[in-house]
Amino acid sequence: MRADARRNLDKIVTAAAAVVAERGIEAPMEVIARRAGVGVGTLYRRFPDRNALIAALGDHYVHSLADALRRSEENVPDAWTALREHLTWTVDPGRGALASAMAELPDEVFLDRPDFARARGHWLEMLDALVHRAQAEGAMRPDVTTEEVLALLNLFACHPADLPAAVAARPARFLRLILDGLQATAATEPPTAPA
Amino acid sequence: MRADARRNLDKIVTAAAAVVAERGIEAPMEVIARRAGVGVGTLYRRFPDRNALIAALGDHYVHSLADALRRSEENVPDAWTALREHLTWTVDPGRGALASAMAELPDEVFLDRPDFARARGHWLEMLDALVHRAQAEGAMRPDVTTEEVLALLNLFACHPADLPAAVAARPARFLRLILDGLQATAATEPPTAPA
DNA sequence: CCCTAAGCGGAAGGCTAGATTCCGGTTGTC
DNA sequence: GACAACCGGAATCTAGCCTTCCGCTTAGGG
Repeated sequence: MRADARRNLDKIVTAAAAVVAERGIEAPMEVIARRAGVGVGTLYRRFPDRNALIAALGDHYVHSLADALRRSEENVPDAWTALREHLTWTVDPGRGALASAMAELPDEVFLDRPDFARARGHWLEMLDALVHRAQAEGAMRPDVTTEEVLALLNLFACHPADLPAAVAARPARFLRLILDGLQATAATEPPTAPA
Repeated sequence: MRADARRNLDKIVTAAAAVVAERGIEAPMEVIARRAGVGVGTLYRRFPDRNALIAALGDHYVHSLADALRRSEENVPDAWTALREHLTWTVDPGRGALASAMAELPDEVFLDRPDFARARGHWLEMLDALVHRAQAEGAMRPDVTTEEVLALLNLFACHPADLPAAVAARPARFLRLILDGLQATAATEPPTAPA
């Protein structure tokens, strides 16, 4: 592969991640190309269709998800805090709707990409384990399932353009509000200080 | 207005409310017409453009919102419970994305419809008062603004199709999870019983 | 330095989905 | 019974994207 071609490939992936984070998984191919400073033709030469591009992105993203989760678990002793830290990472602007993109992924994307599916499954398992641990440690209300936590997370993840402006502006703040409600008791840690 | 015309008008408004609740404010006109058992032509004769239809719906909805809020305040002594009851009403399936529709409303819709704007403002004021009262009563964390409560509510209100399936299936459950986090202390009322 | 194949950009063509118009055929109402 | 008000929905028009294609450019081996 020629040097300039590789350069462009990188630019495309970077741009695609950004655009998908901002506009969701259905962002027009042309917007991505333009953002990468490249013609649509170049984009299509590299990725025969949208799914190929999304899969490339997803592969990337899912791995960093798993890494981030592992990192949180290592740095933070208690499960609840680790969970909160990880979810906050997830919601970071710039990562934006990527999590959503992963959630929305049509099945076709996974066909012929077992590695991707596996990596995603791995992350889900780790998350599930963390939730259970947090509950076992008594830091998290026990009547909430991992699936529900994910659903709550995905609330942030509908098409970015449709998010309430306030939430889009300060996702971490709102995530925090929501997570506070998942604690076993607010007494353990009183709500963030009164204004 | 001929009797059959009036009948159709009613059918259209009813159908539109249902469809908008399900598919959001941008639901195709034809879907609405079909649901009303009417041709598109009839729809357009009655409402020259989408905004006219939405405004009619909004007018309706905003008044029932205000009524519902007033009712909650009357039936329930403490502000926090009243607030929770009202928000739950809002999120009821069948009302679905109507609240969202109201949130997304482009400004044009309000032009030449000062009554509508006023009614909407009135509801917002009542809600704000209720929030302040709940906080004064010590039942709600004081660092949360009414605007934030609305944003949280609107999280349910992005295009219904984009909602995480789990949330769409049990909106009240998720609203409850979120609202629990807004309480002053979980100690006041422990989280819903362990599974 | 030159030649050639790899690369490139973006105009052109095609498609889908939905908005809107229009008019021949119906149906209340007086 | 006559006529104006109403209907339904086919036909038309748009807008927004996807995807292909091809003439021009450029990296990089010889």
